[in-house]
Amino acid sequence: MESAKKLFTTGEFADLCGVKKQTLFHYDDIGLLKPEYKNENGYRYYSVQQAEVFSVIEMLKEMGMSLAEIKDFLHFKTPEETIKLLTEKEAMMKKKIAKMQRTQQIIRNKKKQIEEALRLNFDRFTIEKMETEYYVLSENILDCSDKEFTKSIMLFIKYTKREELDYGYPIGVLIRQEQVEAGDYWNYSHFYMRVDQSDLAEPFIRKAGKYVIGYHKGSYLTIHETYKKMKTYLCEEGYRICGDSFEEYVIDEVSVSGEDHYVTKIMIQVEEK
Amino acid sequence: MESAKKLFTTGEFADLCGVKKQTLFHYDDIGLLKPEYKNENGYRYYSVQQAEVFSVIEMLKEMGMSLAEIKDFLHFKTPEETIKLLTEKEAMMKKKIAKMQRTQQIIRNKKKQIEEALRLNFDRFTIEKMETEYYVLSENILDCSDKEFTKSIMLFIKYTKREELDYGYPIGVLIRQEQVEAGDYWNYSHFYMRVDQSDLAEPFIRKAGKYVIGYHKGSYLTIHETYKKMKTYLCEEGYRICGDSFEEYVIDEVSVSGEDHYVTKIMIQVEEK
DNA sequence: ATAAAGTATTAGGTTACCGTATAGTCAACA
DNA sequence: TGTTGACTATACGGTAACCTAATACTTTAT
Repeated sequence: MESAKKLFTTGEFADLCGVKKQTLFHYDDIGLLKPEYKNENGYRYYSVQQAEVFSVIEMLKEMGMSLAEIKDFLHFKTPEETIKLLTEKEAMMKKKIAKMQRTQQIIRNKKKQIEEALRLNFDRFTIEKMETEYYVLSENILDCSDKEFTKSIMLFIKYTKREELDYGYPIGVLIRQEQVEAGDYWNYSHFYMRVDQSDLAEPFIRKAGKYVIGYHKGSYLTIHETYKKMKTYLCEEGYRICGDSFEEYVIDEVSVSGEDHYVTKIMIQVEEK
Repeated sequence: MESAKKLFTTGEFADLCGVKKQTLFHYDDIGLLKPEYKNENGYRYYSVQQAEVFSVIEMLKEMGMSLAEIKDFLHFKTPEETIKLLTEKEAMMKKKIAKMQRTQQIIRNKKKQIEEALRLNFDRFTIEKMETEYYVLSENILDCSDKEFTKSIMLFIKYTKREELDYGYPIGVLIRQEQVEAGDYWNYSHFYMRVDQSDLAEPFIRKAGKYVIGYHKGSYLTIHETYKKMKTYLCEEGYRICGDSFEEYVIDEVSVSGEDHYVTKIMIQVEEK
């Protein structure tokens, strides 16, 4: 094997490890990685074996251990302890990778959403055939007070976080057909979030069928105007509403600044008269 | 959609986002996420939309962006810019996942190595049939000076890092049959590292065949003793050396402290006399 | 012998927060 | 209406894991 007597200066060793000298000074200071040998003038000299140790330190650091924890481990190490720690970290790694893959999925979905929004003609309504989609719903919030509303959305968001149901789809609101017909557009019945079918035992199902799709630009306070136009459009085209309304922000604070640029997508199931 | 007029206090919002209030104070201070509204007494109030923004901030943070960079991005954001950034981050994410999977592989290999070492009987030599293995070699270091030796191992380690060939297998040294026979055990001809066959166009191949396998415990300075015993063993068993010697630390500074506990594995191809 | 290149130490700065102390505010119940 | 208890804000200090810069010394190469 490599000779222990062939040593590296701090600069060489730093280069070898791909870090700055300061990092090595720091590790020396805190006693994490002391040079094999220090001459009478305080010059540090490192061995090749220490490069191996350094790479282990880097690995453990990457896995979220603090330098103090790593130091503790390296101090009390035995082969058995090492295996135990590695087993632990291997499992952690698996979780982390899964989390990153989820984040990747979230990015993809968010991107798709914005790309779709960019391609839109906001001024036109369309009738489209839509496939079945699966949602998770919040508790009922019909006729609730501001306070209950705030609490409900909080619970719902925390629930989707806890259950890891958030894949980057927007939070939507469901407005019952009754409220839509009565023009009571701000009286939501539930919050919802789209999920994959497999994610839930009993998801809420938005039925496949024909939907009228429209986009509202600006504050939710003026959304009644869009609903009004939508109703006129349906009348002209010979359709009638036959289900609840689904509203989602497709462009919100995340990609633009200011309510005036928000875009809300409205989807309502319809049938021919 | 959710009403902008239903606001959260700092505490509620912090709870919703799963962070401490201090974090929100900090984000307010640096202008990263200012509350939608501040009352005359300085009380902060956040909107639901800001929860979405917060989760984007968290995501970008997770992907290694500093708060300053995130602030810049959020300030100049347009849907097009957002897509550009997300595309960038998606690619980065892919790389990161690949890196973590490699780290996972390194952990598995290191674990396997230590586990194997724990099951060993260091005092016995064995003759074993070994499969072909693939190695990457350093430049020739036969008869080189200490300085050249240090430089070579440095280059070799940096090379394996750069080319991402390090999968947690130890660095080994190759000693030519000639040197082994002459008892010149510290005159190595190359460093090597095991790789997967697929990793290299032209890997060095360690031939399949019968190998004598022995373990040396302690400093490399006393390794000649083990070689001597090994030669005696081969004589008794009716074998003779017919290839170079491969040495690897199977237990080193990473899992024990002090040279005395190091274990070196020695493998030499042999044939029956 | 001297200059260039490298090294150590010290002191202060950085980021993204966390903890604690002090003082002010809100909301709800009596 | 007053008071209590839970909440809020600000300020100041501290933390980890470094980085930068300044200064002074050492090594090495010529």
